[in-house]
Amino acid sequence: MPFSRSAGDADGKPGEQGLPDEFASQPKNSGRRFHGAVANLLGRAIVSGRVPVGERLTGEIANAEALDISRSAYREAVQVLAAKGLVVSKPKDGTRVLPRSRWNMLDPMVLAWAFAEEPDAAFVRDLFELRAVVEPAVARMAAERRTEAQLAEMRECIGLMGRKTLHVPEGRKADRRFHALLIEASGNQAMIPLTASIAAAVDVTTLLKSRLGSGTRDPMPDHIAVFDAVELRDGDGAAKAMERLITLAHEDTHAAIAKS
Amino acid sequence: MPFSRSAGDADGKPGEQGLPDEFASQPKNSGRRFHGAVANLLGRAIVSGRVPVGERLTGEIANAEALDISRSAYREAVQVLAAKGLVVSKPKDGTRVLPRSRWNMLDPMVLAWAFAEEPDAAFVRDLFELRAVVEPAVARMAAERRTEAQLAEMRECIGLMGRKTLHVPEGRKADRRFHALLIEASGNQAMIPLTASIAAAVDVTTLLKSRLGSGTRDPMPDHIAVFDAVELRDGDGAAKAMERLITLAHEDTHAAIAKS
DNA sequence: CAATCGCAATTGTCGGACTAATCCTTGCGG
DNA sequence: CCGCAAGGATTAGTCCGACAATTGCGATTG
Repeated sequence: MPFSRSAGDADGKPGEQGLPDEFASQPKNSGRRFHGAVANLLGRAIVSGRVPVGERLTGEIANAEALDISRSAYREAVQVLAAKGLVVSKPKDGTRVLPRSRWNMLDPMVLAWAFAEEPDAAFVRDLFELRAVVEPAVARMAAERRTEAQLAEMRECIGLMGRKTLHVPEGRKADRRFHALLIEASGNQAMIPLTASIAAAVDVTTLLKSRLGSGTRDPMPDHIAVFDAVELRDGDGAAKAMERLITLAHEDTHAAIAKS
Repeated sequence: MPFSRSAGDADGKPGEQGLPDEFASQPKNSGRRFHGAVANLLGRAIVSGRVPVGERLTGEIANAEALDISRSAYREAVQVLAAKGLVVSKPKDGTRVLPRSRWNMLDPMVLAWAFAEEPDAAFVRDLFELRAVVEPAVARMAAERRTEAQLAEMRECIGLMGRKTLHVPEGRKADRRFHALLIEASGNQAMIPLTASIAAAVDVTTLLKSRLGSGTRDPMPDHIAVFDAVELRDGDGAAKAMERLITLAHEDTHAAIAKS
């Protein structure tokens, strides 16, 4: 058994929109919510590759016993994994880990599991490629369709980022919120599920940059440029500024990864 | 109870990559796989809006009884919905339908549920906006990174589409497969989960066009143009051709929606 | 009137038995 | 010797009935 659910596994509870980063805000889930915790455990084990693709997670009774939960709770956990495309269950064959191409890598929980361990450089690159494609267009739409309320909250985020810096959790949270607001303001319902993946990329960048300390460039000017363009309803300007922002973040992030 | 699971609900079994379209290929699942069927039932009821946002799906025992399944199976179905962001369960409060912004609209099953009933024009527009942003970039990457094997399969799809036309299931399948292959060939793991949403948009287009019959333009020339550019490793050409393809599909689709 | 307490509704968990599907072996017949 | 069919064994899927934990809300009390 590559698992174990002794105390202190720190449920993780992603799903909101935050990724582990601020995983401190656990209300008081002192117990009795096992299938979620177990789903996290198994999810991490699979996404990290500790359980190889094609492997059989076989023996519901035995596994549930090993994790010290009932078979029902174990099954509910597996259903969650199946719903996210990580595994599939068939009678007699057991539940097998599906190939990565079937995984829903944009799901908030899957992303959290992917970044729970050391981030994979190739996947980070893919995520930035996605950002580079999507976010400039999102910024353009946001500039053209944003409401005053959305703009006001964006201003607040920018202010917070400037005052708090990205070295403290509140600053990072404001950063994530700013990018999420742009997606909201784009008014495109199909874009909303991409929020989590963009937040993940944002977090990786700030995390690695603050870990390395110096030698990285300041992302604030570009953020401000995006905001200004959105305020002026300048779609082209917002797209261009966002493009610069992402290019810079991408370069710095990979420089940081290379060094570590 | 707005539900019922008498025979003939036709499980639906999405998840592969196909959307309902060819929902005929049900092997022999004559019974005994309830939680999946019930998840489809509830999912459709929620996504279609028959169960309004904020509503309480309360009373696991009663609901399970009404659906004529055990509480365990019902709970597993609800876990699936929760994993896709449709509902959340809390003791004493019941399981409530979350706001649409929390739904994972890119999940294959959620998409299938969204298109199981009459498609919502606003969401179709959002989907095409997403395609317009993502797919030209995907085509560019595919042109630059494709393998020979991928190219060969693309050629096969194009040939099939030409011979079979989009009026028969095989032709539509080839169409979906072609777009999926482009994503695969892009070599970007983060793009793969977008396959289902693109397939959904593709299906809506072909479905509506074939329903209306005449007055729509032929998408084959643009498909061929994309393929030729990918063959020549011409990134710019592939992106441009894909852009034309999507613009045309978008226009024709909305013309068809407006007429119906 | 406000703060606290307790109740009851509802999900979460348990375990243990039975059902259905399916792979694999074994044996039969050609 | 080979093909095919029957049966066994393995594993997920379902069901049942009970108990535990959580928590919103009303009742009670200062």
